[in-house]
Amino acid sequence: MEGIGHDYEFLENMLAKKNLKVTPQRLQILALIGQFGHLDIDELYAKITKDYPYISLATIYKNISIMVENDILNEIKIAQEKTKYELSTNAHAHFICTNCKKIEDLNIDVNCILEGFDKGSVAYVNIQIYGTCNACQTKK
Amino acid sequence: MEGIGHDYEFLENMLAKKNLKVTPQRLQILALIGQFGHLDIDELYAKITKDYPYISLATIYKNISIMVENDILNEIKIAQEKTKYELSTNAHAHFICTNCKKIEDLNIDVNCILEGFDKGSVAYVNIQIYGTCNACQTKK
DNA sequence: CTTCATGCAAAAAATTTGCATTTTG
DNA sequence: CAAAATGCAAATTTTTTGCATGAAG
Repeated sequence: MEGIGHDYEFLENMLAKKNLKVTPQRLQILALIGQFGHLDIDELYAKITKDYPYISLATIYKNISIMVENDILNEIKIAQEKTKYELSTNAHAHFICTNCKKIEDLNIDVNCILEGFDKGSVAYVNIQIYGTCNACQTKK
Repeated sequence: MEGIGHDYEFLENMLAKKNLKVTPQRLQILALIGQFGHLDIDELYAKITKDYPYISLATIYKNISIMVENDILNEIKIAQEKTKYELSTNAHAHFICTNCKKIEDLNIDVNCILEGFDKGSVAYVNIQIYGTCNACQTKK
């Protein structure tokens, strides 16, 4: 529930359910994103090459792309920063500290926003709160 | 108030207030974004070169960047699509139709989300609702 | 007349593609 | 085995930079 440390069986299932082949590269990608919560392509590449030095950047791009299409990963685009990815099983609202760049997950109830919404059918709501985190504020 | 057709004096003021020089290129950029609501770099370049064929893409990049830093423009990053820009005077929540890609502005009260928020001080709240718009739904 | 913006070309960064080889189901 | 994934190198796309020239305050 904290998004940390899913076992491999769980990750294999995410792939199998979508008829995607289970490869060590894919499991590694999912395991790292699961462990760290949100990673961008470069962070992922840096971490993954530590355990798996021969993975290709192209493979990471291809897999991120196919997993986003299959709703296994969720793309988080952040103003002024690189796109990050999280497991869609723990899709959250996010608080982004514009000072230290830390991202915190928020459990926000979106219903108050959707009340009376009539522009169409809703698939997904993305909420990002930008500001200065408590730690950064006390430092100043 | 509808973000359409600001006069040049208004746009000049946005720049002057930030001590940015008023140039025809900058006014053109702001006028087009004001008129269309949200544009990405390529859309902007395509539109701007119609009236102003010799503007350089580098100039657009430099200006977008400096205007975002100065809070004149607001960056809207959208999953699976190119980053768009709007005048920050009409920053909105957005409904994005994943079918026809249309972006609709929403006037949403964010207070219900911020109630009890205690992770830090809030500068800006970004809300994006993804789904299928009414027009696309009836077509199917 | 000083500071800043523009435009060009070149460089750098980010992403995508084709294809031979290997792995998975 | 057939279908799909990998890894490499090359191609493409996107964004940034340096610098000479021109415009704004």
